[in-house]
Amino acid sequence: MKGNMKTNEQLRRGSGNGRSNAMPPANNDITESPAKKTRILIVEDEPAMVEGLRDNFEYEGYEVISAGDGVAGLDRALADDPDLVVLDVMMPRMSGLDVCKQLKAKRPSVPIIMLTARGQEIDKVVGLELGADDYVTKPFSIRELMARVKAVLRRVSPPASTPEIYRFSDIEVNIRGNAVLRAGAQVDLSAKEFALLAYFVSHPGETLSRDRLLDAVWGYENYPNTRTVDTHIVHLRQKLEPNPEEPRFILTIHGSGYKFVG
Amino acid sequence: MKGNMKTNEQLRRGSGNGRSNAMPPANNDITESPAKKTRILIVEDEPAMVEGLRDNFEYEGYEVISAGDGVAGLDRALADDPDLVVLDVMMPRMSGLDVCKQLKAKRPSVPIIMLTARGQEIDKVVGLELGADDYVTKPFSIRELMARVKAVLRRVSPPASTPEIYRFSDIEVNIRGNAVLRAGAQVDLSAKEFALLAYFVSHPGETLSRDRLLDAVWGYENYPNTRTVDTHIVHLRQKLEPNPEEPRFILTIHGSGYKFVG
DNA sequence: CGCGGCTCTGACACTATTGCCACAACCTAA
DNA sequence: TTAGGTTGTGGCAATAGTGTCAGAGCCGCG
Repeated sequence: MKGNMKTNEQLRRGSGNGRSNAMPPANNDITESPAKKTRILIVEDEPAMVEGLRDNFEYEGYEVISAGDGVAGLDRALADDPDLVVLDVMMPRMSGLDVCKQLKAKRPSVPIIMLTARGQEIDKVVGLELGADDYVTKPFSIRELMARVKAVLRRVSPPASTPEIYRFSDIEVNIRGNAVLRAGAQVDLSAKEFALLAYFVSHPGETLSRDRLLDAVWGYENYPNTRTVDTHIVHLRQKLEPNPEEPRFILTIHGSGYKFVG
Repeated sequence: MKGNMKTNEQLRRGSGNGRSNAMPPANNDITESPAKKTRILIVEDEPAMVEGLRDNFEYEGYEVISAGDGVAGLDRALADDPDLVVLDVMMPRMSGLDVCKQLKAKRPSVPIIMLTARGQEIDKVVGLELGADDYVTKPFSIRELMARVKAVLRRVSPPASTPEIYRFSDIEVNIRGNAVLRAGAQVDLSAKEFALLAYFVSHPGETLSRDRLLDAVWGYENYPNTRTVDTHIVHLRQKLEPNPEEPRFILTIHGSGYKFVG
């Protein structure tokens, strides 16, 4: 049966336009440093299903790789280091359950979402015992799967180890609250400015090349011109430096990049 | 995002493989350490299911007792005084419905969550009419069950850790009472609006992405368009903000989401 | 049934943000 | 000191993200 997705979901994309809810590519988490595209591995033997999922995930800004059976899936998972695996339970060569078990044994940290057919109740529990992070029963709605994927990724990524608030001089950067105070007063930063600042303050004293900043803050997909970095640096300095002409926090390292000093 | 995904979850589980079914972090309530473990009674005839549930509940720190049929379940419930009962509907010797009815007659205060097979919609209603506090349809997600268990327990027991009432400006949000007062006057909010507001006020100062709000307030099953969030935000602002065009409580964080500030 | 509220959705207009460019100012190494 | 690469900046056009609204389903209630 190879679970069919609900039809209305299909429509959403077929119609070309319909970008009504195109969120920024899934990797909009400011907290994490490398804004590299999130890679999803789909292990599923039904090509139509793979294609459907691929379309949807790519539409949401994920990178997708796939494998058509359990053995291949396991190999792929070990070789290509995906950020999350969507794993069908029923597959040729090796059951999703076994793949899950073996994969979790070797890569305990990779999140796995299982696709199970209805009626496989026990499999579900077992699936979770085996280390899967969540599962969805076929036929499922793409939205539900997407929601669970996002939730799992969100749950997995912020390791809570990153300090909540950074302080230097009279400035306070609140990562979770997306807020910056300067001398107690709220400073308005745009999303990019904030992300850039967050990256700086979490790498104090380190000289960061423009390329590295682009990797970390902009991500690999849309890779703007390095001059863009400068522009944003300017804005940050204007908003944060006591004297923007003579920066004290975000220093220029001529020929190398920028360095933040607390 | 991949270097740091070694979560404490993985480390925490001592035994066996990594079972990453820890609850979503949404659950950031300050969990008080109970002197006595919360005791869950599972009444279910399928041993594999019992074991799956037992593992998961124990992993979450609950004490688990079980019974394999309705009669035994009722006895057990009366004898061992559990804090919550998870009750399958379909069982030998005595149906879960009867167990529920009889148990509620004798111990009105013990919370019961029913497990029903899909398609037993009627049973659901009946189950609730019979006095059950909640139900989950099989096949269900462990996580969903866990969430409901926690919700029911929270609802039933003195909440202590989570404030019951939040106040800001001239507004008062009574979580349990499902009521909002503004300048002393009752404000009518729809269910979704209230749930959204409740989530906001319990996460003050934190920037919440639309996805996160959807997870928390809408859940995974029906995952609407992100624009839906905006619509509800609008309604909330209209009902709560002194000047909805210039929000003071529910702020827009352009590119990131919304933030509630008390 | 029909009504009225609640949700969800897809337009649409509007605003904030971003990326990029040109040019000036600046550095550094011969 | 000078030439040649680097960086700072202001402004503009293109985009992405939001606010808003009207209308379609749904559902419960007479």
